[in-house]
Amino acid sequence: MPARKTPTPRLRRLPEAARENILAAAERLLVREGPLALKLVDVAAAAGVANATVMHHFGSIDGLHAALMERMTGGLVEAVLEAAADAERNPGRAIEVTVQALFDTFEARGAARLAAWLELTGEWRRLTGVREAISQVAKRQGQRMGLSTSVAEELVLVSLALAMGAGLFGSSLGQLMGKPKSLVRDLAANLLRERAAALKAGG
Amino acid sequence: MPARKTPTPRLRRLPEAARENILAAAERLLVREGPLALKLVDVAAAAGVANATVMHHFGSIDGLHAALMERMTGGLVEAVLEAAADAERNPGRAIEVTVQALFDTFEARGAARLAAWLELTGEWRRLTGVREAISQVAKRQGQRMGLSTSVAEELVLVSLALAMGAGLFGSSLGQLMGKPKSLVRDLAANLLRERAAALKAGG
DNA sequence: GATGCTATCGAAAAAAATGTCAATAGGGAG
DNA sequence: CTCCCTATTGACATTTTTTTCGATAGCATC
Repeated sequence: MPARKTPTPRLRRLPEAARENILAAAERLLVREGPLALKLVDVAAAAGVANATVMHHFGSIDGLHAALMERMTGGLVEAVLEAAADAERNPGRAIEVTVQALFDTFEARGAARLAAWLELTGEWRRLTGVREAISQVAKRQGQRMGLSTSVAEELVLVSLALAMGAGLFGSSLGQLMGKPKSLVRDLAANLLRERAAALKAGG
Repeated sequence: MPARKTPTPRLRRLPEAARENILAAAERLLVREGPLALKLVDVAAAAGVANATVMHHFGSIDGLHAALMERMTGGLVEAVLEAAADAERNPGRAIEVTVQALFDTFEARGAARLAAWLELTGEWRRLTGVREAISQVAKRQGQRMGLSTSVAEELVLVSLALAMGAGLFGSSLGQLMGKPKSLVRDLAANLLRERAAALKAGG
């Protein structure tokens, strides 16, 4: 009698849940291991499904990539808008709150890595939502701080660049120099706070 | 009679020149198309040689990657040290010169992209030379500006993070917001100049 | 129960990328 | 001119990664 394989127990999810499960696993992989780890097999393994299942839900590895970018940029925009809203609810410490949230978003969650991936692979097309989010945040913060729209937008832009730089490289830079991982991030946050305070005071 | 292939004319280089040719092509590819474009076949095509030739000179695709990182980080360190030297020869505008050189290095030449690649793929081991370079620059600049070693090092670190962030994302951010490509970079440079000036004045 | 829909799976084909090899040819040394 | 060394190449082999396919199994509905 030929050996019969014991059938694998299957977990059947709703399509949405299945996609979500796979995307979450892919995101963890991307953030932890980098873009080169986004092999179909690895993603499937991390999600605990067969690779054919990934194909079924996303059509191809590129489809998975696209969906992942979408999901992550969506989360990023959401986080930033939320941070801005927080700041408005907390006017006294608005700068603190905003800067803190900005750096959290880009460092702790893999936003900086996502952004780097997008940049390196030239996929900035997907970021139309980001543009609106930036405008919106700049407008609100500008009003709150009594800045002109263009000055506020410039502040936001340079803050983004710094938050991305610190989020992406800060920890490694700190370690490289034998300093605490959080040093660069703290320095960057400080720099931003001072800049914002100076602008508010009337620079 | 079977069709006979006309033999391809061959260009025979010295080993060093051959490696250089291939590495230069690979660097162009990396900067223009991102890390995922660094396929053996594409690199070979870009360099105008057979892929077996690439294998001959670098042993494997990983060998090529390693050599490329080495080459690019070497160039990066060199550029930064040179900039620091420039600044010393030009004490009146030292801050200007240094900031300018820093941003040139990270934006125009693909240093920011290289750094992002290293970060995303977790290859920071290669950067021992970078550590020394940072220390050295911090020391010199600190002396020149009358700062303590640790304050100078912190300034350099946060400058690096900002230069990397601006170099990597600045142009795309600017375009995304419908502003000139150089806006973010200029803003970042300004921020640094002011910070440096404030420290020098006695922060 | 029985039936239909489809998410899931294993296995294997197909495609892509990397690595191997024997033969060729450029170019210097004798 | 002849010999030798090795950079270079085309063609092929191997490995890795993606895609396809038929069969299976949850789950809802009847």
